[in-house]
Amino acid sequence: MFDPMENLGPRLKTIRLASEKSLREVARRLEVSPSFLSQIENGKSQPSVATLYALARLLGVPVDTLFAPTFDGDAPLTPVDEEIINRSLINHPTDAWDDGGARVSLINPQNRSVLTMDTGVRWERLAATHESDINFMEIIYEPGAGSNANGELIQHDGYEYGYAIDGEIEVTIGDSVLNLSKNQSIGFDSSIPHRFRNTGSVTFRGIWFVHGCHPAE
Amino acid sequence: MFDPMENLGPRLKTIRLASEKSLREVARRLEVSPSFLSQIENGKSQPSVATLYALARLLGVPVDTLFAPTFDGDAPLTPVDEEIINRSLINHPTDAWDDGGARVSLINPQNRSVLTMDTGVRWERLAATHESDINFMEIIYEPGAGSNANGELIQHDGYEYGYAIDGEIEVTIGDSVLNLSKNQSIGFDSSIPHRFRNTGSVTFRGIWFVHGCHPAE
DNA sequence: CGCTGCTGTTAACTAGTAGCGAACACTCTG
DNA sequence: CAGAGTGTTCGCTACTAGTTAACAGCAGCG
Repeated sequence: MFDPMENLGPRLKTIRLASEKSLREVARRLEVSPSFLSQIENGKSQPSVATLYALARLLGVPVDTLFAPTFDGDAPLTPVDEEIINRSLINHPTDAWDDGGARVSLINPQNRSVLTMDTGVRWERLAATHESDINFMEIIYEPGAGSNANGELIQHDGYEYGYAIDGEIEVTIGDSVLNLSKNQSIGFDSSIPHRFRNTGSVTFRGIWFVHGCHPAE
Repeated sequence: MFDPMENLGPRLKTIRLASEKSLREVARRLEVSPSFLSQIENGKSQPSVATLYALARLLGVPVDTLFAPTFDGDAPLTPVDEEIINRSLINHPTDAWDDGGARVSLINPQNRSVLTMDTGVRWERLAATHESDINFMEIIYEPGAGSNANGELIQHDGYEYGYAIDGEIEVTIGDSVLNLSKNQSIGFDSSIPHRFRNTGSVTFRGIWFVHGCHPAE
């Protein structure tokens, strides 16, 4: 039997820290004393349902996230919509609004589905969506990493959009080689052969949006 | 302000009845007295977090379901206000920019098309695209700014995705109010009435993606 | 150096409530 | 009629959710 309470505190703490809020700030907006919040986070006390709900709301996570049984230390969390119990039991109208149900999804950095390649490239999904031809993600290229190990260009259906949050990346599209650096953005037709490579010395992070790429591979 | 507790009891009851379990049976498996369960269902008492979790587990619903704001007894999803529905698609960026026609576009921050509203909101287009139903932009909300001066909700076709680069913004979608803060991301069906408001004290910046919003009906 | 203001943590306390058992009213079956 | 099911209410208590106050640590500032 697994105890839903034992991880609740630490998890709340991780989430709060990830959103860069101070304990006192959260406590104030929650109208709860900072000390009590600390006790909750350290498992020395437990919140009431109302408080827990307000807390989840404030941190922007669905309540279920806080209970998810698969959580070990700092490992990435399995995303909400993939771990939920058999919800098919009931189909309430409310299901449409459920965070897992894909009409609305708000995702915390530590709750993202992550795809890690051995080439120093990571994709983290930024929204659960039921639109199959949409991919909204944060992409991370370590220095030296490239979208394709052997440097080939790739092409696929659809259109691609990107915004550089941090670092710089070399973008090859067709015959042109561009440099996408912090705060710059790009959009291009993905049917043009293209490739990315981090030729710099800092990690590149960008928000990426791929649209119309029919998942075949 | 909406009280998550007031509907919790009745909702639990409806769900239990739907799954054709007797109150005593649930109570027994929950290791709780039937009387207490009855009190919970009638709003005369409130469960602890652990009990609530176990209860949700037993009934096979995600905990969030029990809080979902739009639940009106057995009635179908509460329809949106007529007035809101009737409001035409005002103030949405898709209307604002015309097509660049390029197959590839890389844009510098200082070269972006900018749309400034008097309400402290700015949209900066991040890519010229010939896809008419796509808008890729950086949105900036000054403290106090809202997507709509008078605070109305808007809705339109399509899907919307966002990533918070800096600051925090209050997102109202349907009846839920979420907080999108730094590094969090969101995706939702734009046909649900929604609104953004920067209730904090720092400027909010985010990468936004609106897709499938057919301009100018 | 101390002062101010921030961070999170802990101890001692208390008002409130989570949860209990027992008795209740009701319906259906035999 | 008894008996076994349903859900509900009353009165109680053991416990805990949440409080205030004091704590230690860290950064900036004159």
